[in-house]
Amino acid sequence: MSQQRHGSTPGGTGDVPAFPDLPEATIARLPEYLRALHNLGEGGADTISSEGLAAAAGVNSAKLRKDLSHLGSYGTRGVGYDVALLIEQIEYVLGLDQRRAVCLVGVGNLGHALAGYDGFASRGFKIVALFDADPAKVGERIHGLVVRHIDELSEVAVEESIAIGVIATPAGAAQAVADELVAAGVTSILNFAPCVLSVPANVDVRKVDLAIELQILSFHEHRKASLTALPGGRSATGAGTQEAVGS
Amino acid sequence: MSQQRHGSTPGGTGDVPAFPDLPEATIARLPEYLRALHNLGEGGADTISSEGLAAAAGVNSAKLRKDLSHLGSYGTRGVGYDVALLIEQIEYVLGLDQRRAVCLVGVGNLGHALAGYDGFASRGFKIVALFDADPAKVGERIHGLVVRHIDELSEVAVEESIAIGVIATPAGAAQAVADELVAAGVTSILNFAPCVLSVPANVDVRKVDLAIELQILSFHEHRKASLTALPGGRSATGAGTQEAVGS
DNA sequence: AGGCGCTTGTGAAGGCGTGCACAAATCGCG
DNA sequence: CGCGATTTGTGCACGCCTTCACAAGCGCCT
Repeated sequence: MSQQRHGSTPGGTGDVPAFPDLPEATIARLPEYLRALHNLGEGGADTISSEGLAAAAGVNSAKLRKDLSHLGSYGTRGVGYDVALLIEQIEYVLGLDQRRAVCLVGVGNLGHALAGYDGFASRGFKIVALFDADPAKVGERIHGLVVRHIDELSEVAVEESIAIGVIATPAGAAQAVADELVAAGVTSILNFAPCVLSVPANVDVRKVDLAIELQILSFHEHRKASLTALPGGRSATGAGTQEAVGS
Repeated sequence: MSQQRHGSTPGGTGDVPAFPDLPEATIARLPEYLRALHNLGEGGADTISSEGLAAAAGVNSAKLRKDLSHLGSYGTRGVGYDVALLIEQIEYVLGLDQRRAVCLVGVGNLGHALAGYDGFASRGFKIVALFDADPAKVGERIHGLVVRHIDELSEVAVEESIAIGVIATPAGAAQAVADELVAAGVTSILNFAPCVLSVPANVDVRKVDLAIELQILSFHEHRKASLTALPGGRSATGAGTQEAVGS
């Protein structure tokens, strides 16, 4: 209902959208919908129902419909959603229609892998620069990119219009790196270092702590162990229904 | 208030606790508190106020107090929390007092890095086995572990009492690997592959998709760009207050 | 043309999580 | 011994998110 602004967005002549400020929870799920849609599209599907897409994305169908309704009315009742159109819309909302330059700081164990991670490039993100503080690593060539010293960060960031930075340094160096990224004009940071970062209010930080995920799983293991200690005693391997407990 | 079961847990003689089912949001924050506490403890702090610990963990102090109150009353009014006692309590609740064996499937780009990630070992998780389907990788030695073929998974999992598995394979192989992990008795899975997994109800799955995090940041970049297009026009680098926008 | 089945979009209700504000409790000091 | 400063633990209200249930809309078949 209400006013629709249908196919005026991606192919538009550059008008600014003014988002209907999506709920944060919805934003976090859009990439998952997008991935599912790409899979379905490659499978030859032309349209997809909310039920089908929800199953492919691992969520409730009602939740999916409400999420998509926040973007506007891009479905057809009785039919479903046009896969290509929906892909286009979500990519537009997420800002994926424009290539986004990313830099990565910290070419250690994890950073090395991130530099070559296929998932970034396939989703439209291009790592354009690698930095490290260790002189021994500067000059090293990783997946086609030469590691530069971190002192060059500011210069390169401006030159390449880098807005997103990834921190893969030890925790002790992360805050200093974040400060340098901010000073270089970066406004979004993905932090893999296990520490809290202080940044200005206009900078977004998302944190990924691999160890935390394992600790959460550990809790559930502990809980399950304390429960199975009471009733059966045996571990119920290969139980029955299928259910994923996501984030 | 209510009944307290104070220092009866970690040093106890093996009684099963029966958790007061913590809110999921609280569980997800406990590892962060734990990390902050370890930092404070190494800094020589004996006790810490909720205000101080909240700052170190990057959360609101009221939220922290409510979270900790769910574990029981381990603080002293007018003083704060005993750092060592709180560490012990949180580690107990998370089940970190017992070493947890972890296996990792998929020794590609990302898996290679995860195998050597320091953060796992330092938090009490020990990767005891690496698997891959590629015969060319079987036999390779990575950080002191030899890569084994995935067909050996079931045998090794039982032998080493592995309850947690990490999937770092391409998306296409992830579901098959998950099935094999479940069949081998694994009841917690950390999935790095960009796909939805179907598992029995008694198995917990947590998903980490690195590309999704970047896409969420991309949305905020897009939003910020469309906002700054209206008022000032210049990017307000180096604004003022410090604020982190976490997960 | 009309009706029927299917699917979207949404109003409303319920649950969960957050943050405020304050009472209860503890320590230190005079 | 009592008082004030300090800090925890929590009742309460608010807002966000999820879920149900259903009306509105669309296409197809007769």
